[in-house]
Amino acid sequence: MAKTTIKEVADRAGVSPSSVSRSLRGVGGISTSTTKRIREAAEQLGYSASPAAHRLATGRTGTVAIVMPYLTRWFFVELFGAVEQVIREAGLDLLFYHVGNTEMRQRCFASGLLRKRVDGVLLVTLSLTEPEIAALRALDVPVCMIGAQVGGFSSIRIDDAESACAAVQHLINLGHERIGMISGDPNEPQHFTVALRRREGYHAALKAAGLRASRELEAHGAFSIEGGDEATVQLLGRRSLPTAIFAECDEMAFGALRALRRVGLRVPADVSLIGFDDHPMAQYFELTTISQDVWDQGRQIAQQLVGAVARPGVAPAVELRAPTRLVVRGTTAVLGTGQRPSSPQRAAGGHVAGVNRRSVLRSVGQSVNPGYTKRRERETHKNEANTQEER
Amino acid sequence: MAKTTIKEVADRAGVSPSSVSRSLRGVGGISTSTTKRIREAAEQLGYSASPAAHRLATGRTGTVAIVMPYLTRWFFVELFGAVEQVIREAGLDLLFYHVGNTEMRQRCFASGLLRKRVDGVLLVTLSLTEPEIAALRALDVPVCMIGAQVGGFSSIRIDDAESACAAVQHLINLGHERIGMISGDPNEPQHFTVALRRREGYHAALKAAGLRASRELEAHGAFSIEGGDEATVQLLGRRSLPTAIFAECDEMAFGALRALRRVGLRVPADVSLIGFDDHPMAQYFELTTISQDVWDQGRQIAQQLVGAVARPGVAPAVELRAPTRLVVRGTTAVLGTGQRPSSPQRAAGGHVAGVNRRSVLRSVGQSVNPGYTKRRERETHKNEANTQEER
DNA sequence: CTGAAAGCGCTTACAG
DNA sequence: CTGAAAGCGCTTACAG
Repeated sequence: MAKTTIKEVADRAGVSPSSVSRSLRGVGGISTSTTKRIREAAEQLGYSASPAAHRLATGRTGTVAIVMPYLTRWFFVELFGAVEQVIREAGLDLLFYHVGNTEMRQRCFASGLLRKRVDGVLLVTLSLTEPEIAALRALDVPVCMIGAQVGGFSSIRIDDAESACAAVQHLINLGHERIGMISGDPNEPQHFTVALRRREGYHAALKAAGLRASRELEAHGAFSIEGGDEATVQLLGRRSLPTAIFAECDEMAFGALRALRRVGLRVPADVSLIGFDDHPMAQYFELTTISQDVWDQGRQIAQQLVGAVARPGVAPAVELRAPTRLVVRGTTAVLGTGQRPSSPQRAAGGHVAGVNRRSVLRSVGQSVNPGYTKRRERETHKNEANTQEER
Repeated sequence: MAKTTIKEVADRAGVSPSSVSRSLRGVGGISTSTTKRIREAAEQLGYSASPAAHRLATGRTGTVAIVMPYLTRWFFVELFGAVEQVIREAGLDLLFYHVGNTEMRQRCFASGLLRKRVDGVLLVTLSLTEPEIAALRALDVPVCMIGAQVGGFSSIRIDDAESACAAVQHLINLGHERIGMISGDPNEPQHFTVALRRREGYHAALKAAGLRASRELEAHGAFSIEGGDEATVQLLGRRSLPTAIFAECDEMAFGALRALRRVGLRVPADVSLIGFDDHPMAQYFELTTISQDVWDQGRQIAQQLVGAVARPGVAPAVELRAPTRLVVRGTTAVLGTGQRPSSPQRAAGGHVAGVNRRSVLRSVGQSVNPGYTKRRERETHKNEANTQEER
C-alpha cells in the first residue's frame, strides 16, 4: 500500500498510465467520468506519487534550501519559522543547511552540495565571497538573501547603519555625550556586514552630534549574553566611563544589564542602555531597543522565492527594505536626572522624529557628570567584593 | 557544467556509464587506472550525480524527516541543532516538518506526506494517536522518538515524573509545605505527556512527604514566559498562598520571577522557585532547576536513526533514558530564613541525595508563615497599583 | 479525450 | 575488470 505505482492505479481504473498522470495533476484534457474513476482507484490504493520519479521526469525538485550561519540565535529561529511556513504552504520541501564554520561553507557552496538538489536557495545574513557567488550563480536557480545584497539576487534587509544611528541619536537626544558601544566581534566573518554597518551608524550619529568617538568607548561582545556581560566589564574598567551604552544586539544588552546590576549601577538612573532587534526578552527587561519584524522579513523573502521558483527567469530581482522602529522602554533616561523621556519617539526608516534635545540638555549633563562619575567609581569598587548581592 | 550527466563523464573517460557509476561510488571491481581516469573526467566536468535519478534507481532517498510541534522554543531549537549536525555528517538530508496544529499533523501523517520521501523519521515530543502510529508504521522506515515512547520505535527521553518529583522534593527538603505548581495547559494536546508526567511527579513528591495537594496551589502557564507570569498572578490571588513554586519549565519560571518581583515579593526570601530544563537563561536568573542535556539527547537519537537507516531491520529498537540533575542556584532557600541551602544537592536519575530536612524545619516554617502571609497580602495590594515600579 | 512510446539519469544483475 | 541492457516510476510530446 505504501508503494503503489501509477501503473497499478491505471490497471484498476482501466485506463492508461498517461491518463492517470494527467488527471491526477489536473492538467486537463480528461473527461469527468474517467477522472472520477481514476481518483477513486488512487484513493482506494492509497496512491501517492514518487517524488524521485517526478523529479527525474520534470527536472524540478520541488525543494528549496535555506542556509544560515547560526541556528540557536533568536533572529535565525524566527526567520526559519516564517520561511518554513511559507515554503510549506507553497507545497515545497525545505532543506536546511547550517554553515557554522568555513568547512561547512565550503561543503555547501564549493563542492556543489546543492546542485540538482533544489529549485531555489535562501541565504541568511551571509556575506559571500566571490567564489561563493559564482558557485551560487552556477546553480542556475533563483537565489534570495536576507540581511545582505548581491547583484542579481532578490533580497530583503533593514538599514543597519541608519537604525543604529537612530539608536545612538536617541541617547544623544537624552543628553548623553559619553556613549559606549558593545559591538560584535570584528573577527567573526559570518556576521561581518551587520556588525560593521551598525558600528558605522554609531559613529555617524556621534559625528553628526559633534561628539568624539574613542576606542575607550568600545568593547566586543560576540553577539551573546556572555559576550555583552564581558564587554561591559571591560568598559567599566576603562578610564573614560560611558553614561550610556549602545549594544549592537539585544542579547549583548541583556549581558550588559546583568554586568551593570552586578556592580551596583542602576539602569537607567546611572547608565542608559539601548539594544537592537527587539528580542522577545527585551520587553521582559524593559529594554529600549530598535525593533524589526523578523518574521515578516522571512515571510516576504520566502514569498519572493516561491514566486521565482514557480516562474524562473520571469520576475526581475527585487531589493526590499524592511522598516525599523525605535521602541523606548525603561532602560534609557535623560542624563543625570534618571527620568524617562516624556513621550515615545519613533524612527521610521531609521530617522528619529522629534527635536534634538541635546543642546537643551547639555548643561544639565555637564553639571551632573563629574560627581556622577566619581560616585560610580566608588560604587564599582565597593560592589565588586560581593558581586552576587544584587537582584 | 551544472548538469553534467554520467554519460558525458563516461565519454570523456572512454569507458561505459556503468563503470563510471561503479568507480564513483567506490563499489570495487574497477582497475586503479580507469578509476583514476574517471575521477579526472568527473572532476573536469564538475560532475555531481542527480539525486533524483539515484533515488529512483535505488529506492533510497538519502533523506530523513524531523517533525516537531514547536520551533521557537529553546528545547526544540537545541534538539534540531544536534540532530541536524549528526544527520548532515552522515551525508543525509534533513527535511523539517512543523506540525503546530491539528491540520498540519493531519497533512503530515494521514495524507502520507512523508511517503516515498524519507528513509527515516524522527518525532519530537509528540504523543501520537493510534491512526498516526499506524500511518507511521505503514511508511515502513525506521522511526525514532524523543520525549515519548511507542512500541517498536527507538526512543530517548528523560524521566519527567521522577525529575519533577526531585524538584519538588528539593523544596520539601528546604522546609516548604505549601508548594504551588505552574503547569502546562492540559488542553494543549501536543505537550500532553510531558506536562502530564511532570505533574505526576509533583503530586508523588507531595504525597510521599504527607503533604496535601490542592487545586488552589495549581495554575496553568502554557509553557511560556507570559503564561508563567499570568499563572503566578493567579496563584497570588488564591486563598492559600504558596511559600514555594515549582514551574514545569524554565520559561514559565522566568515569568513567575517577573510576576513575583512586580508585586514586591523577594525570591527566594519570600518565595522559593524551581524550574525545569535548565534553559540557558536559567543561569542568568540564577534559577534553581532540573537540568537535562538536550543536545546530547538529540545527538544520541539521531545516531540511532542514522544506524537504522543504514541497515534497516537489523538493529532492534532501543529505549534510551537520559539523566537529569538538580541544579541548585539562587531561587530556592530554606523556608522562613531566606537562606540558601548550604551544600549543592544532586539528583541522579531523579533521586535527590541528602537528608530530608523537612522534620527539622517544620517548626520554623510554621512559626514564620502566618505573619509572612499577611504581610505578603498587603504588599500585593499595595504594589498592584503601580506595577511598573519595580526593576 | 486517450494511449503507446520515448526519455529523465542513475543502478544493477547479467554476460563476457 | 568491463559493457550492454533492463528497470526505477514518473512526464511529455506525438499520434490517433
